[in-house]
Amino acid sequence: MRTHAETLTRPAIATDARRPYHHGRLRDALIDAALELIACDGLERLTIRALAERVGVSHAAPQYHFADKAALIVAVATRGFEQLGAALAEPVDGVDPAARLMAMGQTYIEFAMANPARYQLMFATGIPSHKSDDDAFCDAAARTFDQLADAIAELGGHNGGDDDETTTERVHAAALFAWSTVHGAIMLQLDGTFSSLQEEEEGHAAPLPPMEQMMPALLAHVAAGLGSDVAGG
Amino acid sequence: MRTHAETLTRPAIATDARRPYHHGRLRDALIDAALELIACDGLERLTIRALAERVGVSHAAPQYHFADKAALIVAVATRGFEQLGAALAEPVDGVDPAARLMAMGQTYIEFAMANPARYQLMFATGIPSHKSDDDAFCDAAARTFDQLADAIAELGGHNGGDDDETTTERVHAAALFAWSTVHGAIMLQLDGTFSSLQEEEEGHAAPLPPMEQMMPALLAHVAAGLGSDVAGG
DNA sequence: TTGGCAATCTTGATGTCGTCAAGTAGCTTG
DNA sequence: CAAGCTACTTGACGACATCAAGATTGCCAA
Repeated sequence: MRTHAETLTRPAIATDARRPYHHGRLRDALIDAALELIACDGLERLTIRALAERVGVSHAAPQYHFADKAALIVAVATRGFEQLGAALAEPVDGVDPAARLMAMGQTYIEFAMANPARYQLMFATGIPSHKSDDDAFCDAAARTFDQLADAIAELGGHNGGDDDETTTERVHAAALFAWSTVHGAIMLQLDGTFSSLQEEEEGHAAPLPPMEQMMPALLAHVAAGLGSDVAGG
Repeated sequence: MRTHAETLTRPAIATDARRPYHHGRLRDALIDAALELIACDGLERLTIRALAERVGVSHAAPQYHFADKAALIVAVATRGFEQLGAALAEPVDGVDPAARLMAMGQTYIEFAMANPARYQLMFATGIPSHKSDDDAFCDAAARTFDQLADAIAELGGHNGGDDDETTTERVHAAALFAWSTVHGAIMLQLDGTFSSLQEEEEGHAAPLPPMEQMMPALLAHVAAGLGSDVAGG
């Protein structure tokens, strides 16, 4: 392999004339640039041309690596799911399965709130078929879901063998429930709907507190919703 | 008021030369056209120019009624929330509060599945400030939330007076929980994430069933999550 | 009735965007 | 060293949102 250990970041070369004709790792560089760009300027500023300029290539260069903008978005979303999966996999040893699951929920929420544009991109609508047709994306999404399902399966006791079909179905349903609740609350926050509820009429007794303050109660409800089915069997 | 009862639909005049210079109700017509258009062609085809052509005005006419595209989207979303609120308000007499709440959930899900593009538009990201700055949108969204909160408050028994601050907060938290869960599941379905999970590796025991089949279990989890806090007080 | 004004709509232009087509540069293989 | 393929560039096109300036009409005061 060629020795360009510091080329991996391509620090200041960018528009420089010494820039080589062939980039070398343009595909990855575009994904990196997309993550940086949306973190700074938001999702609506994500433009193929802006990415090309940021990486230091012509506006049409990305076309060779991504069929269209939707494909690029799916690739960036895949990277996002991989990062999310890594965050969720961080060890939380020494706690019982229920606390482990709540910690996962906290980590998930923190990931979304720390990277709102990235989260929105991962769950962007308008390209559903592009997602389910992309193997890498399906793998990354499924891995995240499986992490959640595994954590929930642990709640039911670590019975080694009897994860028959019914148990699997119940775990999947419970995981979908937990994911949907947290995801839904995050989306209501990110899309502005929740903020709209806080602008209530003045006559109202208690306006809604910020989402952060409601998250503990939300997770408590999730725990209650899981308890009857998963823990009890 | 001027007598143009059949002008309300503007049936076939559209591009006709006899079309009057002043439309008369262009703003409402644009919103109607937007709802029709996205129902047919999806959200990505929603274009100011397409709306103008459909209504039979020039491409710049909508600018007088909507400052920009985001304002138009918020107006259409407001109409969507009003329709959703009307659907949720349909009487389900003769049933207990719990069944009433489950019926509301069913109605909500059916609304989203029957009008996916409309639902996506109502919860579109990328314009959060436009939403919370728009009074009509805030009203419509708050009304929907209040319908849900009222139905949940009924679960706690129809105690007339003791809805103190703590009770209100609990009801709000419970309503956010219920809404988040259903909304999250719908969004996972609409954005293609859920479909991606169904393309699991072959070695897996039970692939995920379609979302429709999982909805009853989801609502059951919601009911369980509500029970401990709301019913018990 | 009539002049004028403001609300409403049209035409034309601008800049940005995604995408396509054709050409070019530089590895890489023979 | 030549041929060919991959990766990139240049230039162009159509669609889009938005702006600017002009045209049309309803309405109200005189």
